[in-house]
Amino acid sequence: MLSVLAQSKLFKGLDPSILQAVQQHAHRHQVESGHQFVQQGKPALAVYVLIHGYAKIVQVTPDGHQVLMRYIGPGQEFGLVSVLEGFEYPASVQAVEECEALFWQGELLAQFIERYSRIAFNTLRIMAHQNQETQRRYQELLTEHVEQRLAQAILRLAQQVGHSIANGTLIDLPLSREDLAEIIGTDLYSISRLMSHWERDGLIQTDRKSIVLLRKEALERLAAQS
Amino acid sequence: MLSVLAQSKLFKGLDPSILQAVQQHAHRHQVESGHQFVQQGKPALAVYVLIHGYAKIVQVTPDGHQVLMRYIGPGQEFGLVSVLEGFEYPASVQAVEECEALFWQGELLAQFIERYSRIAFNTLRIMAHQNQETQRRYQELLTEHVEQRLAQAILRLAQQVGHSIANGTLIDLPLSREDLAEIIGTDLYSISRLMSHWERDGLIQTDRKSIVLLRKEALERLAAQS
DNA sequence: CGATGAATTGACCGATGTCAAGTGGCGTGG
DNA sequence: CCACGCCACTTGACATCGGTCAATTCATCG
Repeated sequence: MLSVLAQSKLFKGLDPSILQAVQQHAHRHQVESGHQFVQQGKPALAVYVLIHGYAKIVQVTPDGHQVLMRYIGPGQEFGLVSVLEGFEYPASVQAVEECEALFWQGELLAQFIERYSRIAFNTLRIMAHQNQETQRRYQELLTEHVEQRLAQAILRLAQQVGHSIANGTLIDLPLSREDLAEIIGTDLYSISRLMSHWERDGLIQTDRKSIVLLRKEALERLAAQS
Repeated sequence: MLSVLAQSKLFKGLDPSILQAVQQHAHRHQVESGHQFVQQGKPALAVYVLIHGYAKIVQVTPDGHQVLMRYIGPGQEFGLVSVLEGFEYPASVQAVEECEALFWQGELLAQFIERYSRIAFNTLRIMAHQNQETQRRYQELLTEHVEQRLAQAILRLAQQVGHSIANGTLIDLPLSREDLAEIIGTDLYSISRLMSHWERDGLIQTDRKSIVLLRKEALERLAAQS
């Protein structure tokens, strides 16, 4: 568990003794599949680092649309805004399987930041990356069509949470057509059409619990062409 | 000029003596209308605070589309990522009128952050806000139509850079139809249609150099209805 | 083996991007 | 001071992507 922290973006690069100290202040939170760690709109009190399992970060818009921001796995953090006073969680975080996380009060992280500048810069780096990622997706939405966006999304998932297997890359998350629709901002019908098309052409292979990416280059070509 | 810094999001809340020290390390950069402070893709070396004038933050996508992220005015900062090593500027910053800015090497800001935690938290707060803003616009793009998005964009501009005048709010930036199109992600034709419609109905009033918002509530109603 | 929820597929339609032609105003240069 | 040309804007016609609805099939779990 210490080793997960040592690898995490938030706490990596710390002296072992400091890492120890950090870990000693952690609390543990276990959540079963489908349940939430934190809820959008509630005051942001704590920052979390996932130790085990996968979770998804979901926003719902004022008019009721769901937006699936991203999936996170072991070593990844959420709730960073809790270091700042007066913020609310911008999204809910929901376990897609049995999950375990460590968490710290936001104030405590603030103290860490004051004391250990390495943590301050780690935090900044994480936020900067998130910013870039959101902007990239914003641009995609502006300029690319549903087909390209879906291809990109699958490639991104493969890279983030995929495992290499014999004939390709396995993404073993229970991704419904609706989930994919919420990721790229469309409806499940469009997803369905594209997926069965790609499956016929042997680019991918799907069942209810997973996706296998068979011909990566072909998808990349699709994602690229504007 | 010190007072502009004292008001800026990046350096506000500092002891006067520290603010002094910060200012002593600043360099000055003057840029004429239409020219750039920094260029997208170049290594991010310095952070800037605008002292005078207005500038726009623009990204161009891999396939050549322009995206106008936002306008900034006196007291606002850009190039924050330069505190982190190995980043590039994610966007270009272009003056829309004669502009003057102070700037600091990224490494120097990093030292400030280590030494004065107030600056660290200011930086974090700025990044968190930017994130939220980008996500809000992402959602808008997903769920709202061109008409609502344009209404929102104009309201936002009015709030950020508008001046109250007799019959409404004046936005005195040289905003072409194309600029507006790049803000909300559409083409100049759609903008043109909507704008002339609204002008006929007396909601707004435009010429080449400015926009006057006459009936704010009416625009708000348009922006809200989904 | 039935029931329930997910996925598929087809038909339809509307918002919006694209193209083309025309208008108007402003500045420049004669 | 006038005329020309350029550029931003307007307006209409058209094409198309993709969102919506309805009907059907599929698979999974009890």
